[in-house]
Amino acid sequence: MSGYELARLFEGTLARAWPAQHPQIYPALASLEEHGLIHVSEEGPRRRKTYAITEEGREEVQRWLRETSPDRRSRNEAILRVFFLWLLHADEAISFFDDEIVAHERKLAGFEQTRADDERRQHGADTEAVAFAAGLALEWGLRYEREYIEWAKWARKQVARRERSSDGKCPQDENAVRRQ
Amino acid sequence: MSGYELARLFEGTLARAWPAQHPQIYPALASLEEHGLIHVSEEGPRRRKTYAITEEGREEVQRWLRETSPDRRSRNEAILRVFFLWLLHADEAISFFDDEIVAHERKLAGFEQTRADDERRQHGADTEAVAFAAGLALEWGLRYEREYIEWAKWARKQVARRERSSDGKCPQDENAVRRQ
DNA sequence: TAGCTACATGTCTATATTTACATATAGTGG
DNA sequence: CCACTATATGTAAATATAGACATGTAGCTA
Repeated sequence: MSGYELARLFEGTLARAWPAQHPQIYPALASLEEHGLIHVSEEGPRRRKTYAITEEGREEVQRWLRETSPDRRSRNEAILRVFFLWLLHADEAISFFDDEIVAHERKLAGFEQTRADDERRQHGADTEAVAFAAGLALEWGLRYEREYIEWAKWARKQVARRERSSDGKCPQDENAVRRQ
Repeated sequence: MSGYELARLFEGTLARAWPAQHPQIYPALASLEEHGLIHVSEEGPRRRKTYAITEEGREEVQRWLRETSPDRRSRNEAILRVFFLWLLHADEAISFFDDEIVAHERKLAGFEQTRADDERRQHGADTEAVAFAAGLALEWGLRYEREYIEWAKWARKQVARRERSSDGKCPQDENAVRRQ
């Protein structure tokens, strides 16, 4: 693939796993080529360079998979925000969750579209294994988005219920009292 | 809180949302203090400095919550690896998922412990809102881990089924054929 | 053929983050 | 009272990442 194609792949399929943009991709391709892990397999119009993996590159990927364990840390700014939600009024917290629901329903729809496209596509013996692995990752994306939406709806309800039970006394009011 | 306490908080409760370690935390505290968003509220043994948020700091957090939207990009190295799993033998792919299942079951158990501790704890009116918000985030952690484990078990089964149906012909063999 | 859009590739600067290095002390158990 | 552990705070260097800037072309349509 070319840098441009990779950038689009990262924007689409790989977005949930590893977001990377073109200012990272082009230097990375140069460095990989320098180390002999990829090579320019084709040059096209508009200075387009298509890269292909080398045998060493393929071995390096396998070494990475076999000899290192995944970094399981994860970052989720939306969840970080939830820790501070008590600094807002209940109605603001509710609209935070509404925004999350909308955004993730959109992502989910995108993944569902991808899956529908994938199912229609025919694979030869050579790409079938690749498509199979990508399908496993896609399934994770679908489940993640569905679960996130369920959670956000649940959380929204919790906030609304809490607001009703405290009878108009919103988190920030309590906070204002506490500060004195 | 002190830098040390914050580091432990990030290791525990905040780990799923925002992993940060002490070399980031100490300079960040210095910078926040410089900008008047926090101040040293107490000095203790071993050069311990306890910081507290200032009114400006609190306002800045609210501004962040109100005026910016969350960065919803996410990174998951394990899922990235799944895209390349077709480069391994089926039994290696299966043990990848086994490792994932074990690791995430451990994380899930940790979150469940946290929730059990939280439920036992009594909250005054001043910390109740904080605990409520943290509880929403914790619920996300629990759901995430449960869903991840379900997915990993499903994916493991898919790989095992595929291996049986291809009758010993593992992904790498196909690949070896393709390369010629 | 002019203008537009999508294609295509890069650099630069600032910031964020990780890993390794470096230091020191309070409290605890033997 | 000695050794150990957990507490506690930092810095330095390398790498990764984001956002802004910069450039140029192929192909299509009006």
